[in-house]
Formats: sequence, structure tokens, C-alpha cells
Amino acid sequence: MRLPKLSKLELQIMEALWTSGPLAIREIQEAFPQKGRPAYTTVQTMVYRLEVKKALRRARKIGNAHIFEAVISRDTAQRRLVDEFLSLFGGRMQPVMAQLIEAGNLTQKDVADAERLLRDLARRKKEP
Amino acid sequence: MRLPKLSKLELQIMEALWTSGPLAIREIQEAFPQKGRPAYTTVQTMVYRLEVKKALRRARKIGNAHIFEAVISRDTAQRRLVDEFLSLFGGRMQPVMAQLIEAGNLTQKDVADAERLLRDLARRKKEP
DNA sequence: TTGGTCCTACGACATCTGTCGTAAGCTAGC
DNA sequence: GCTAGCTTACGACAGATGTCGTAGGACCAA
Repeated sequence: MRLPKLSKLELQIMEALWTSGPLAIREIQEAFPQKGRPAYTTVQTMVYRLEVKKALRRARKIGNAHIFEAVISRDTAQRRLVDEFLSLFGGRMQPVMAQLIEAGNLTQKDVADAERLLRDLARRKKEP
Repeated sequence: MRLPKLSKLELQIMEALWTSGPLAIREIQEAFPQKGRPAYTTVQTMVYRLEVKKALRRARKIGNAHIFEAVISRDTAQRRLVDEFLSLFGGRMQPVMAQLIEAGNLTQKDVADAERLLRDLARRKKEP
């Protein structure tokens, strides 16, 4: 399972680790906004499942509490997410972009950045 | 449930209806590629569930077979999908775009189209 | 040393998805 | 009219996800 599928809640947990580095269960739980924060054992269960999926691991212990760290990088997980998402559109970008723009999720700056990145990429390919 | 969440398989079924118009279960099933095509009753179950979710409905009958038609539009479903997806990234477009480009999913044409669309949108807002 | 507090390890359970099988009904052709 | 074949309506089941509760062990402070 090199690129395990992560659910929304699992991603939120990984996000805490990616953002703050190794954390204890309690700290991960407290990284959730008070409003709608899942119970301690809910977070615990998800962390254990992420451990089974090899998305994170026990790094060390402080007192009797385990400290967990991410094994999968944010980039890796995001790549997986994007792929998954695109497959839902049959890989056709057009409707995706259109939707993003209509909804106002895509700004001129985003597009400009995209253009620059594309140019860089093209150059790297031409002159390796 | 104005915008029910649709799973991957459910979306594939809706896709058949969006593409071909009202269909019978058998036709929906046959819209799947031979390779890995789900059993007739699997499609049937999903169609029934989509009916409960009000994503489609029985339009009429031909012989003893029901003909189903989409109630939710492709656009509506895609908007839901994009929103869902963006929420996984905390609404930050930057990593999404970067990922799309790195993976080669975004072409210069896509970006050009995006730019044009953005301009149109901006104009529409300025001169309503 | 003895509580009180915190953490761990499990187990439970409801939903949602994806997969089908089966029984019974309807149809169409012979 | 009768039977072969396709449909429908249901029921079942396994795996993933999200939610927790509980029992018992570990640790610290008095």
C-alpha cells in the first residue's frame, strides 16, 4: 500500500502532523477547532488506523504517551488526492477548471502562477 | 438533501444518464466497459439508491422495464464534487494547481482557457 | 503509598459503498 | 396457453469510515 487512500478525517489528522511535526494523540485532537471536535478516542482510533496504513508511525514516547509522526508526505498525499479527483472527471480538466473559476475559487494570480510554472516546466524539458 | 453526495460508482451511473439520456438498468450496465463491468444487480442496487437520494427518477416504462432519468444536472453534481475536493485542501488553490501542473494534467490550452474565462467573468461583473 | 488523572488498547456499532444472489413477476414467441 | 428469458424487488454481506465507551495500566503529586 504505497499510496493508501486517506479519508477526510484521516487527512485532517495528517494535516496536524504535517503542520506541527510529531504530536501526541491529545495534541492532534486539540488541533481540531473546538466546534465539532471529535472525541479523544475517535482521534485515537483514526490514528491507529493510519498507523496500520503506514501513513504515520510512533516516533517516541513522552511519559506514557506515544508521539506520532507522518510517514507519508503532504505532497504524496495531495498527489493521490488530485489523481483520485481527476479520475472522477474522466481526466478531463476543462469542466474542472470551469467549475473552479465560476465558483470564484481561482484568481488571476492563481492562473498567472500556473502559467509561470508551466513555462518553467516546458523549459526544463527542452533544456535538460 | 438538495445536493446529495455521490460516490464514484454512483457518478458513473449518472454519467451514463447525462450522456445518453433516460436509460433502462440494462443499458446503464452496458455503458460500463466490458472489462470490470459490475453485475446487473449491482447496477440495479445503485440505481435504486440514487432514486432514494433523488438523484434520478423513473421516467416511464417500456415493456416491464423501468426507464430512469437524471434529476440532478451534471453541473450541479460537479459543483458539489469540486467543493468537496477543495475543502480537503482547506480551500487553498495553490497546492492544487501546482499538483495539477506537475502531473501534467494541466496544459497551456487549459490555462489559456482559464484566463479567458476569468476575463469574461471580470467583465461581466464590471459591466452588468 | 495512594489517589486522581491521563493514556492505551480494544471492542462495539451505525452508515455508506460496492457486490451479488434469489425468488417471483411479466412478456413475447411458439 | 405455456415456457424461456429478462425484470424487479429484496435481502445479505464485507470493508471502510466515523463515533465512542470502557477497562486497566502508568505517572505524578501530596
